[in-house]
Amino acid sequence: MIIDYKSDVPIYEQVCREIILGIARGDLQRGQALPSVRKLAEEVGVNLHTIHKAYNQLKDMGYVNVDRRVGVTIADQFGDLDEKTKENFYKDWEVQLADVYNRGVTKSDVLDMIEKFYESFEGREKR
Amino acid sequence: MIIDYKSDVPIYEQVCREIILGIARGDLQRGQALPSVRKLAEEVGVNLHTIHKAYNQLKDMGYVNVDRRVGVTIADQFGDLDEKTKENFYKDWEVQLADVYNRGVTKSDVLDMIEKFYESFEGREKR
Amino acid sequence: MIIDYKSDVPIYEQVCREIILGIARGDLQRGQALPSVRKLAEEVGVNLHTIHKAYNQLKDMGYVNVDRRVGVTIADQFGDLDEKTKENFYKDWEVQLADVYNRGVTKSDVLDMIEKFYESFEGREKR
Amino acid sequence: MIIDYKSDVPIYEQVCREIILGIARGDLQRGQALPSVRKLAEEVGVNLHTIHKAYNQLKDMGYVNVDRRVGVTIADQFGDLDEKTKENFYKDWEVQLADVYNRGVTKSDVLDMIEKFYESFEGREKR
DNA sequence: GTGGTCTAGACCACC
DNA sequence: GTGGTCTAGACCACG
Repeated sequence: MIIDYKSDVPIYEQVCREIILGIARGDLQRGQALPSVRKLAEEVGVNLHTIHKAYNQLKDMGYVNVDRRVGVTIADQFGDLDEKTKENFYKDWEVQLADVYNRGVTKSDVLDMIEKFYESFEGREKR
Repeated sequence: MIIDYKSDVPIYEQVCREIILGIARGDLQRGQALPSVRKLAEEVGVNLHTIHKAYNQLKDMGYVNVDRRVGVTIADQFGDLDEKTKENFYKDWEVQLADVYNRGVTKSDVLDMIEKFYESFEGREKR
Repeated sequence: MIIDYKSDVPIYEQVCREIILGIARGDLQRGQALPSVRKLAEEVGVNLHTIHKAYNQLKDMGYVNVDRRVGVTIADQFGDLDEKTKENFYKDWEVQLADVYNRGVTKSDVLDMIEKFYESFEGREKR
Repeated sequence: MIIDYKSDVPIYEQVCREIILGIARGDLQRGQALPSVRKLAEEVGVNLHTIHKAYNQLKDMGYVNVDRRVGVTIADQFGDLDEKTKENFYKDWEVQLADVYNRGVTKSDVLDMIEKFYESFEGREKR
């Protein structure tokens, strides 16, 4: 797990992102156990609470289950995005696309990138 | 200008975004003067410092020129995104795409959205 | 017996609840023997201690008798709720009612639900 | 605000409950400002983080807005309970009702209590 | 062993 | 001033 400690993105948020990416890429499988809070905290070199917060956020997003017996595991199923959340995503992307558009990034650049990322996601067991 | 005060996105950042969107959509033209810090602050209902910070960030991004005599104006030319910044955008998008992919958004959903936004950007004077 | 391992409600507590529900519904009769700690632990797939704790709590609540010779049996009589415990229940419900009230659940919704549950409890031998 | 420090209910949870009750009773009005995290922490005599967690949970429930400019305020509108959450409430109540039913609380006792609480909630401006 | 809560104290960004 | 993040270290409940 790669963490940029001098980023303005909170560490717990970066941890979440890495796990979400790992899931999309198939590196992390449904039902798979994640390291314990303390283990990952040590591995990443941060405080226990920071990982705790990350796991908690992933729980709220429906990505992981927390079971006192076995720790934290990737959920078997995630549940589709509700419309409101999807709209929020799109709204954010609109601004970001506007920004890169203004500064010379063509539509085909963007489409190529989407294509590339979705390819790296496909090819694992479907939801 | 629409500001969401209960958003966790800083207000100055929201101001920037609105202006960037306005430029992409053609609502704001190159060379056009923006409201003075004071005026915009009053209009939006926020502190002077907040607008000042927004304008400053836009200057750093190359979007506006600040001239003490004529105030803040949209730049005539923006300068293409450097590779490093572009990579940062792509990296962010990768995580966000991973997230929506995990939660059931198909590639065609995303492509349609990109298409729609780029259409709303085209059809104004080119850079 | 249905246990939700990813719930934040302790497993022993869930076991208690299932048994209490079974009694109210008449599925479990007064004097009836419950499975041994060992058997139930195996059936539910949890640690011996967990079932032991559940049975112990039920004993403290007056729901079961524990006799080393004959195992655990449902008590013949439960004894009414003392005022203090009843007040605690009411206090909890007040908050929960406040919550659903705030979020649009009408009184008649609640009354219908109470009605329905009490119906599912009636129709068995009285205490 | 009354907090029971020796309760097994977490302090942050108790804080949430008090505020939810206050809203239902009309003691706290929509749009009203709540004490700052630090202020309330001092008032209640707990750590700043404990209150922070309480406010955060209320934010997730849609009860409050967090605005960096003015602190934390009661939301203007709460949004109705979704069906899934409502079912969870009912499921909990079923067990609790079973418990009090087993131990001699009659349906009319319960209905009276519901009636009494809903009366204490009504009589303020409607949602 | 696991996660959950709480404390104490620090620093930061935003306004 | 506000909330947000992070650290360090403690204690608890559950299994």
